Amino acid sequence: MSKLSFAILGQLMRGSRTGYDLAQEFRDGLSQFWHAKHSQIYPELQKLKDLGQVKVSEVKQSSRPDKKVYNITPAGECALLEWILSPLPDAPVRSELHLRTHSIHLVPKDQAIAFYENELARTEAEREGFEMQLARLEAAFSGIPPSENEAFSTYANLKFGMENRRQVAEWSRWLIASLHA
Amino acid sequence: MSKLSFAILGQLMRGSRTGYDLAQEFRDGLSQFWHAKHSQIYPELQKLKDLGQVKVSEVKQSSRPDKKVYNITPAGECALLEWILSPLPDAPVRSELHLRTHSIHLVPKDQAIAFYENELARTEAEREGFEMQLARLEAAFSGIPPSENEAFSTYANLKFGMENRRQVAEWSRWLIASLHA
DNA sequence: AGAACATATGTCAAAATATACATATACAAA
DNA sequence: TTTGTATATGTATATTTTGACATATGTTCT
Repeated sequence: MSKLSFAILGQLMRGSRTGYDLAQEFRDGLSQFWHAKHSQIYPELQKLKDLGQVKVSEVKQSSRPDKKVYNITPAGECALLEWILSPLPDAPVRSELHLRTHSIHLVPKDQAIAFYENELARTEAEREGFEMQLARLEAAFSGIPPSENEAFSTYANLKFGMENRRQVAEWSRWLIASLHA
Repeated sequence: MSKLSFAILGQLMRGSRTGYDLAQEFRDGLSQFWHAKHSQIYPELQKLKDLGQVKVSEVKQSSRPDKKVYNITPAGECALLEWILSPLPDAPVRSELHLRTHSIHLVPKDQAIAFYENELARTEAEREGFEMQLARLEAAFSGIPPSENEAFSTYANLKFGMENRRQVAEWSRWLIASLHA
């Protein structure tokens, strides 16, 4: 069972989805913490079906191409719940931004400043995106969602995203200022 | 030219290294922002040699196995400098911690709390590690290293690591408190 | 009528990465 | 003496991930 399997099961736990739906989610909101292309998702759903962790129902559509709707099975639910709190392996980090920063002393300062100004703008935009989503969730629940609700999990990750972008932005500003000095 | 190529060139820019040296660095300090195993490094060095971006000199040793010392070439230096400030592609994020958090509403609260307490301890330990390294660098340079020095780049990444772990720790504490409520 | 786009599902090949296999020297500890 | 550890360099296999190829339906815009 790959990590992608659990990523998919986690989504199916929130309701029925097609491979196409999952691909959209991995491209958009879910991409904050996991990423996958449809070329990986379709074969993975097949594997999960063979393992009996999901079941499929083919749905005929008139206005659109027919689709395959996936649901998690009790076995899949069990596997997911067992995984969530199992020992977390320390994942190898790969940040190209910091790989570049590691050699930043080699380049002209003005160009480096422009580079991080650009990154800063990107980061701020992302932070604002998280803030808006958080505000929407808070409005819908009149505060923090209750911890038994799936919206709580979503809220926790959005909050992390917002705080993280704030931290990255602050660091970028420090770096820009240091390069100016 | 893969990202690993540039990771290696960035290290060789700081001085001669063997494949073994690089493997150690990718396992230790460098692992903060990039990771690679020796099984990936040795073939990559071969590719870089074939491209003329590094050169090798075999060194006979009496007390240890012979070794191959790699140096960056002017061509390699040129490729590295061009890459540092080139447009940064947005890398797909994959955080197993947040993938699990995305389903945290499904598990018993007390077990979830224990899980994040454990993560918090790990994060605090990492933060302390960064703080110590930062303090050492600051002592060596009587403050922030000058931005032309490679120690500046190292300092910038250590500072990021410290601030990042602080943010993660704060978020973990918030999450633990929210699960208690 | 034709083009672009969202929906919908797949496969194939290549690249990147991880895990295991494989070997050799020298030193230190048990 | 054997075991473990650090040094040192590789290969082989499997898995993961990406990018390209491939097809088909229906709607909307020009």
